[in-house]
Amino acid sequence: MATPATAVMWFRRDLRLRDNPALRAALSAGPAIALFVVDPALWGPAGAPRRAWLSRSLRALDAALDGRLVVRHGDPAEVVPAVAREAAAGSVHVAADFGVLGRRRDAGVEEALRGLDVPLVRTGSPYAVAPGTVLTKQGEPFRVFTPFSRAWAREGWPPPVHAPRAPRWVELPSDGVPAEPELDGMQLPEAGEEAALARWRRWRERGLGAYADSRNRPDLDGTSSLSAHLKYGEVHPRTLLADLAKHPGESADRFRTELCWRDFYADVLWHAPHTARAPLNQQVGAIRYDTGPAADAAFAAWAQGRTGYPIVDAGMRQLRAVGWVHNRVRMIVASFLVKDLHVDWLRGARHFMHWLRDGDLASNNGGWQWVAGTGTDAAPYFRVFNPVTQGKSFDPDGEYVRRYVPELRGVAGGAVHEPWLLPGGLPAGYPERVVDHGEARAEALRRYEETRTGART
DNA sequence: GCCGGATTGAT
DNA sequence: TCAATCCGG
Repeated sequence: MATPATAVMWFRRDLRLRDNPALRAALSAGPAIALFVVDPALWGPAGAPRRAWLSRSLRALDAALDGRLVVRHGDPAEVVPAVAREAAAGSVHVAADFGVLGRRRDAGVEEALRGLDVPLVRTGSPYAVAPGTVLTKQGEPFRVFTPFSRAWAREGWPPPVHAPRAPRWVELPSDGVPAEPELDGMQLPEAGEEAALARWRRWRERGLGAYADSRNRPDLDGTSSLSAHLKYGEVHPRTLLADLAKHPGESADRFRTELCWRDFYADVLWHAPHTARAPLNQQVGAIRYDTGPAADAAFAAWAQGRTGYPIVDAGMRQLRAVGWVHNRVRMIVASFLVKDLHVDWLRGARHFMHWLRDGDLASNNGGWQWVAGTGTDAAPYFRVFNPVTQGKSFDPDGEYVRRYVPELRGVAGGAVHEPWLLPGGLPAGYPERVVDHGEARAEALRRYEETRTGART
């Protein structure tokens, strides 16, 4: 009888050893090679924050594997079959990728492996419920979140899986984990599975109970901050959902809903991959956006956090300082770019993808299109966020603004949200408002009205 | 074809 | 209150 074939576990966005069905499948098939392929097509476009996170997460995974992670550089369609041949593997195991590029890449790898008579085995996905699974009674994809979330909860998800007790690993030469890029002062939290689980444990004990109330407060540690850990699969949402079931209550329901949003936007992108660059709602997407030097200057002011609106500037500076922004503030700054500065949402979405450590195409585009009114909301065009009232409501004492906007640190309390009203005038170095919100809002509503009537005024 | 309902808003 | 569409059962 022949010796059992080895199996390749090809890690991608699932950089963990616990609750990993694909890993379990690989280790059940035979002694396994832990492989990660640094694909120039993904590494190239990623900004420094995500490259740094990936590099650190790979280092953590390699340590958890006692240095047996095999890192190779190149096109997966060439590298994966080469490793399979090198290891005389009988199968290659992955978690299914439902992304726009990932599914095309996997089809290519599958085809190349077919020449070696080696199957690409997909087990599980990065989601509680895989994209394409939840459908309406007519068999169509959902276009509205709430009915999706009900069907999603009915569909349900399996419990976490345990890895085999005594995993057997095969070692191969490795190119080594790619070097971290220069972060230029950006501070990232610790990456990797242990850090993800530690953060979850800590926040579950101290933060989850107040989540229903504090989740909208960027000045507090009110959210889980797990987005980057989820993006790289350092923890699976199924693990979190299983824990949430032990903490019944309104806060757990809210947090479960946020995990559902992640699945929903992945589902939307799966059914409509063109919305990676194009509006889901083409009629609203045809709105007039500003272009040219004035729009470029407005965009630059926004990107640098120098719009003169404190909550907007704090958000944009938080992005550059830590590669992450509280979701309430993401909505505020996105609304400001699209509806106050009249700049195309796609420009803002790309800026976010460059700087976010958790940059995920489906969630990012879903959020931006929602704000722009081109997404999955039904009647959104008249909804324009007021940066002052939003700031006063969700950063009532101004602590969030002062944390990220040093020029305003001398201003006490909520007055920081309207520095133009200060008796002593604008604090030194803080910019004048680039637009008048009232006028900009009226202009946005005029343009949205045009998209409804087809009129040009 | 009818009807309940819609994440996070603003004046 | 506004002003409003269109999803999904």
